[in-house]
This record gives sequence, C-alpha cells and structure tokens, in this order.
Amino acid sequence: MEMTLIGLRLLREVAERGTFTAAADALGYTQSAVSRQIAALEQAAGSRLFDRYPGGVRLTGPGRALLRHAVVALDALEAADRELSGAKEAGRGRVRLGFFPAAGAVMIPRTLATLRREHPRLHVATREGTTPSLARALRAGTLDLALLSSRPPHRSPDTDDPPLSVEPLLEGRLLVAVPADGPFGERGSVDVDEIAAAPWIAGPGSPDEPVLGVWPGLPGRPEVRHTARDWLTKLHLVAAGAGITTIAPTLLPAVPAGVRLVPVEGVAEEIRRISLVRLPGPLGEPTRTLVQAVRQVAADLGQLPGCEG
Amino acid sequence: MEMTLIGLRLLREVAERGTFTAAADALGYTQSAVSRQIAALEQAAGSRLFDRYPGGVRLTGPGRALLRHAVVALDALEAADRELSGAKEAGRGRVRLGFFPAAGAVMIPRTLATLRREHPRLHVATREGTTPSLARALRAGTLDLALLSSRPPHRSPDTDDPPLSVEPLLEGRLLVAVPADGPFGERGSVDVDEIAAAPWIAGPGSPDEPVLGVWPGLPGRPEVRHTARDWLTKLHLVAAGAGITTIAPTLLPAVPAGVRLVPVEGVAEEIRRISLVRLPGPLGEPTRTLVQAVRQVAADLGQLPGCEG
DNA sequence: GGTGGGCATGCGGAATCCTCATGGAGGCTC
DNA sequence: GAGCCTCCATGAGGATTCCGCATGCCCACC
Repeated sequence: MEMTLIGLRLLREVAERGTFTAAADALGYTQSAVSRQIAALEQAAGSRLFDRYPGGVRLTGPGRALLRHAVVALDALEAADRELSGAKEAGRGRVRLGFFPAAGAVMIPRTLATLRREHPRLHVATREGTTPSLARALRAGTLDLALLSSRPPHRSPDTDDPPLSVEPLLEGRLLVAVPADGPFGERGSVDVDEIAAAPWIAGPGSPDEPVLGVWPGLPGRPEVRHTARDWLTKLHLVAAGAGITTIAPTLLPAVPAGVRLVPVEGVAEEIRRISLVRLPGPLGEPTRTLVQAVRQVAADLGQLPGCEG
Repeated sequence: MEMTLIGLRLLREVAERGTFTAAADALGYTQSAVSRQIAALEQAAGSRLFDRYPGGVRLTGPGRALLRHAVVALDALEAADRELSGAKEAGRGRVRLGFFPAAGAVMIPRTLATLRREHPRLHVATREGTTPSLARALRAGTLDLALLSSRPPHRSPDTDDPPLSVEPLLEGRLLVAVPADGPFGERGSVDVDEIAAAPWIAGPGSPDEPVLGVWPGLPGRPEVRHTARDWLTKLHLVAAGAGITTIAPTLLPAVPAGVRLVPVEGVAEEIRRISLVRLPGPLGEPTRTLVQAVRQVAADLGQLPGCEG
C-alpha cells in the first residue's frame, strides 16, 4: 500500500473540518470517496488515523504524527506551485492569520495597514472562521495564528494535546447597537427591561451555538426579527430602525452614521476577551512580525470606551 | 493537471541518475512509464523540467526549483513512514554520507567508529558511488555529504549551479600494491619501466572513464590480466602474485598480509586528493558533527607515509 | 421511538497508469 | 561514413484504480 497526495490533502482537510462530509464538500468529493481514501491512507500508515464518533472524527496519536509530516510535504508542494507560477519567493515572508467575524471590520484592516506600512514585503493571508474551525486550522497547520474571541470562563479553544498557546490581548464590555435617532440612542444607555422587548437582529444561529447578536440571558423569548451574518447588513438594519443587536466596542471605528453603541444597565456586564492563539513552540520570523502588529493594534483599540488593554 | 507523488519521486531519481532508463530500473518501472510520468509532471508544472540530450537528461532551472521543494516533501513523508513504523525520531540525528569506493575500507569504518563512540545517538547512513553519481545525489538531496577523490587539476565534481562546496581533506601519492614476497616487495619501490610490463589488476572500466587500477600514462598497452571492483579481491590477488594494482596510501591500514605498498620511481608523482563535498548553504547540526569526525579521521590518516593533511 | 447527521460499503462506469512494441535522433567505433 | 548502441517519445492494449450513486448501520438528540 502506498500513500497518496490526495489522501494526505484529505487527511489535512478532515483534520481541519472535523468531518468526512465537510472535507468532501470542501474539496469537491463525495463523502464516500473521502471515507475510502482515509481508509486507504490508514492501511498505508498501518494504524487508525481518526477515531470515529457520532458527531464526527478526531485525530488519533498516529494521525497527529502523520499530519505533522503531511503538512510539511503539502506546504512544500504549494510553495513549489507558487514558485513555478512565476510568483517569486518573497523571502519566505508569508504568514496566515485566522480571525473571528467581528474582527474583520476593524482589527484586521488596521493590522494589514500597519504591516503594509512597516513591513511592505510581508505577505499576510487571512481567513474568517468560527472558534472551533480556526482552532482545527491551527492544528492542521493551515493557519499560523488566530485571533479569537471568548467569553468567561475563557476556556481553551479546544481540548486537544498539546494545549494551544493563548495570549489575551484586550477585553471589552458587550454593547448594544441602537439607532442614533431612536429613543435609546439619545439617552446614551439602555436598561435591560427595555431591550427585552425590542426586536433583535441576530446571526443565523447554529444548532450547537447560542444565538449570537441577542443579549444573553434575557428573560422570556426575545423576538429575532431579522437574521444576517454580515456586520454591514446588521448595522445598516440598525440604522434603518429595523432592530438592535449586540456588538463589541472594538467595532466602534467602523460603525456607520445613524448607529450608536450603548451599554446595558441593570444587568451584569458581559465581557468578551480577544486573544491571539497559536500552536505552542517556536514561531517563525514573519509570524513574530505579525504578532507585534496585532499587539499594537490591540493596544490602540484598548483606548476606546468600554475596552481595556 | 495535478502533480503526483510517483512523479516527484521519479523527478528526484532521474535527477540523481541522469537518465530516464536508469531511474526506471532503480524504481522498478519501464523507461516508457518514466517518460510519461515526467511528461505529465512537466505539464503539471507548466514548464520543461529536463533538457534532453543524447546521453541523458539534465535539470532545467524550473526543474531545479521543483526538485528543491520535492525533496522537502518526500523527506517529510519518509520521516512519517519511519515514525509510523515505530522507529522513534532519534532527535533528528540523521545524516547521509556518500563516498568513493576506496574510502570504504578505512575512512568510513573509522569515521563510524569515532561517531559511535562520541555521538552514539547520531544515525549515519552511508552509500558508495562514483563521483558523478554522488554529486547528483547531493544535488537531489539524497545525500548530505560526500567524500570524493579527485586528481589534478581538481575540477569541481560537476558543472551545475550553484557550485558545490568542496573542502580538501588530504592528499596522497598514488602507490602500487605488490606482493610482499616478490621482487618488488623486497626493494621498497619500483621503477616505471618495471611496472609497464607487469600484469595488472584493474577495475571493470567503463566507457567514459579511464581504466582505474592501472598506472596512468604508461607507455604501450599494459596488460590487464584480472578485473575486479572489490578491493578485498584485488588485494588478495596481489598477495597471491596474480598481478599488481594502483592504490591510495590511505588504504594502508587495511592492506592484508602479503601485500606491500610501494612508490613508483622514474615518473612524475600521481597525486590524489580526498575532499568533503556538500551543497552550499548552512548545514544541520548532525551534518556538522559528521564533518568534524571525518576531519579528525583525515588528520589521523595524514600521518601515514605518502599522505599530507 | 422517530429523526437526522455521519460513516461504511456493494456496484458499475470512467479515467488512469503501466507494459509492450516501435520509431527517431544523436554519438562512437571501426 | 556506415553500422551500432544508447536514449527518449509515442501508439495500442489491458489491468488497475478511483469516483459517484445508492444503501445500510450506528449513535445522539428530541
């Protein structure tokens, strides 16, 4: 039996997605093909690479070992492709950053602007994702660094071994985005009783996650009148008076006219912490440069009301 | 089009052998299969990887570029195989050394003994070969270091770019191995006229190389009475009085009873230089350790008569 | 207990890959 | 300079592999 490039790519993708089906969709195969390919790879490797659970699969020890080498091999071939495609190797100045959705409007653009100014030769690739998907991507070697958001008690992003390295950057109180010309906007704050009855604009919501966008722990059944994943959509819905939504203070610089961010009174603060997460171990020079830039951006944002560096 | 592991392995093997046919034989394929696989790889890469010449093929620029990455990928997968086969990663203490045949009896065993004593955890793999094959192996990333022999004017082992790094270790006069109890052996030296008529024991000889084992530039047509590649065979043939052969002084410690090494009088000295050759660039720690050991062994051998460190 | 997400597997068809054989091009010998 | 040898390219045929479709099974959740 013999390992295959397709098998190794699938190994990485399955490790990253956590599911044969998702990996198949991502790479344009059927679930059946993935199942066979992984089975073949397991036979070639001589050991089971994934433990199968009802909800998906998880890497075994040998699976992690093979993945570590597979990532090196696949990266080398991708580098070969880039080089042969004419793109000169820019001195290995490549780093891949993942981020949670709310970081995309302010933190990521500012970081990229800083880097373009101070390290113009550094090539940064970014990707949005959920906490579990980004954590898996870090483990799969598809990302070098991830910007994640967490709520107390700030558990580690995953439970695998070895634990990910987590560096807290800043914390902020969760706020509510309200129309500037509405009754809330003019007061500068809202009471928890007022928002309980207000129409909400929430994210699409998924089975295992709590609904994002609605203030957590509200009494009764809050009405979700609109759902949207996109922040620009949500904020302009707010500006149009269609409803309100929760928001982190770090998004303040990107809020369009007609929207105000206000704190909620009469209830315990909701704290959100933004952290820089990576695999433990030494990091390359491009990654270190990126870490510095993200820290600097975070420090600047720490000056905003409701934030703490 | 898509690259294949088989294609990459073939790329490396062809680069190392210099010929589709030889690579095919080495890997158990047909020449036809190799030709197609390389053609497919060239299509996948988008550029010609080898220049075809009547005597074989040579890497193009893109070919070298792809090979550089392919070696990384293949090494990673071979490391994965080793790790999955139970062999624990011995702290990356692996180094591969190539050597010219006459180094196999003394220099290589001494080097390994030294290393086993002083660095027992270092894993050294060695391989015998001709100068061109070892040079190609260095370029193909299959060897980390090579011990090569050269004669004046000591040209570089190959003409590729970038030039190989060559560190001369020691030089020695070419000697002649004669029976200890024969007429030559008792005198301690021989004259060029005497050996011209003697029966010689030579190597098998190949079309493009001069015959090894016969004193170069002898007048007339020396008689090659026996041919053998193996040094133990050759030396015992000498001891049996079947003929004489040329030999480097570094082999002295391995010469069996009944054989003497004597210089040739009446003709210009034939100098052989032994060098340590590697790819330019930084070398890993295991390789550095091996370099030190080889230098030490060479320095010891430099004390032999006819040798100079 | 029904339902749904997720993995495994039998089956058929298509694409791939390898071998055998032949052809062409260029050097080397005599 | 003719013949020969080595080396690479390519057409044809056959066996293998690989993928997709469909189905079955298992487990968690409601």
